[in-house]
Amino acid sequence: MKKLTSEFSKIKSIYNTGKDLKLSDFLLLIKSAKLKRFNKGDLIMEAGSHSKEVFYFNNGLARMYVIKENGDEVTVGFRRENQVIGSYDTILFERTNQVYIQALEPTTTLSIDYDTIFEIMYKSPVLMKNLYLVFADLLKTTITRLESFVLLTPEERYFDFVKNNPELVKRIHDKHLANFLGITPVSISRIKSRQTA
Amino acid sequence: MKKLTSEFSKIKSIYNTGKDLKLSDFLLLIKSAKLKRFNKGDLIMEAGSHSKEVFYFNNGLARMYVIKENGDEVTVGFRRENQVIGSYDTILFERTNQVYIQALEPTTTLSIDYDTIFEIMYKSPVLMKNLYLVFADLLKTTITRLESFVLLTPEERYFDFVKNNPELVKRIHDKHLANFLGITPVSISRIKSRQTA
DNA sequence: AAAAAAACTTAACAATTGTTAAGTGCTACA
DNA sequence: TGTAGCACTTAACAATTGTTAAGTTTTTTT
Repeated sequence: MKKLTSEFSKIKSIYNTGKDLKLSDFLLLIKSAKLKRFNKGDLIMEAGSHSKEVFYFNNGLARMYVIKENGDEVTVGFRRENQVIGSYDTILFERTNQVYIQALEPTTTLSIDYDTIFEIMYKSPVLMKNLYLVFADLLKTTITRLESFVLLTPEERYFDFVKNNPELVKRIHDKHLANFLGITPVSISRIKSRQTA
Repeated sequence: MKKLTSEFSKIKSIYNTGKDLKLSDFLLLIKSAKLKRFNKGDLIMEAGSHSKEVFYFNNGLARMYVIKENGDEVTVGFRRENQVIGSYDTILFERTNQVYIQALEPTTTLSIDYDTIFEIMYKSPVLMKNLYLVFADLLKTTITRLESFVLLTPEERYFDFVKNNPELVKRIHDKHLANFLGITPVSISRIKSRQTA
């Protein structure tokens, strides 16, 4: 029972549901929740899928990437411990998922199908409000990132990222950071050497 | 009464509320709705404001822009007839608005305070779902725009925009389009001349 | 511990963009 | 109608980035 309670509070914290989640609904969530472990390099999710699985990161780190028509991999985001990830394509756009999620460190996740979450949230305005807040927050992040592309040069974008994510920078490869910032690894190297000079 | 009914259906279409909006709530919305007219060049909203006014464009066209520290204006978006706009800063980020909205054509809007909208939506899960869908849609748009920055070169971004917004391109200045795409007006000129050559 | 693989740096060149400035053309207002 | 202002184009130059490739360092695997 102690374990259940701890899981309950974890679920609550994931979805910011406060005390508006009924125990019966919680049990429904828990019943469908899956604990998964991934090694470094493992794919957590692949393109082509229609899964609406939502992952909560207990620990670890992963990158999201897409593969362009020319075969290039482009990293489009990072997720680390205590963060949540799902496929925008399947959940929001209702189309085939195009994003790969790859563990960059040993990672454990707790996952629940989005439809299950939505079904439960949908019963209560308070829970719907919380789901809405999750999206509002995601929107914030996306707008902020977009602004960095519109307003900053590649070099400024790099320093901005390093300044705002000092701990994350240490855990990821320049290669992945580079195309997350829309530039090449070679260019990152040059930016760094220009700085020290 | 005919006028009220038409306003009612308009409000419904704005917020995709379907038939879940009660007449009493509708009256509350209508009571606070304001019709405004703007001439070309007029500011619809200014930086520094804390207003959570949400504008529906009956007709016309406007651009959103911010002013950078160095004084440069940067166009960050366009809105035209049948579209909705509000301040991300005040509504989402809960901070002072930094975005100017300027009419580029004679424009009429219908506006309602966001808190009023939320108050009414919040009563019903169905309405909350619809509000959530508005955000989901906004998120889609933002993600798509972000992808164009991450995956495309400035030149590709320009042609992509022209292809997807052929009618809008005719109504806006290259100058505004340029910094919306994160490039300079001079560069747009060159891209165009390269194409014809 | 050695070999292989991957990440990072550096260099050279081509291409694009930014910047500044001059010139052309259009629009709007007096 | 003509003048002023604004938008757009073109040109020249500097700076940055992309690309390719070679060399170095680090990490991983055998």
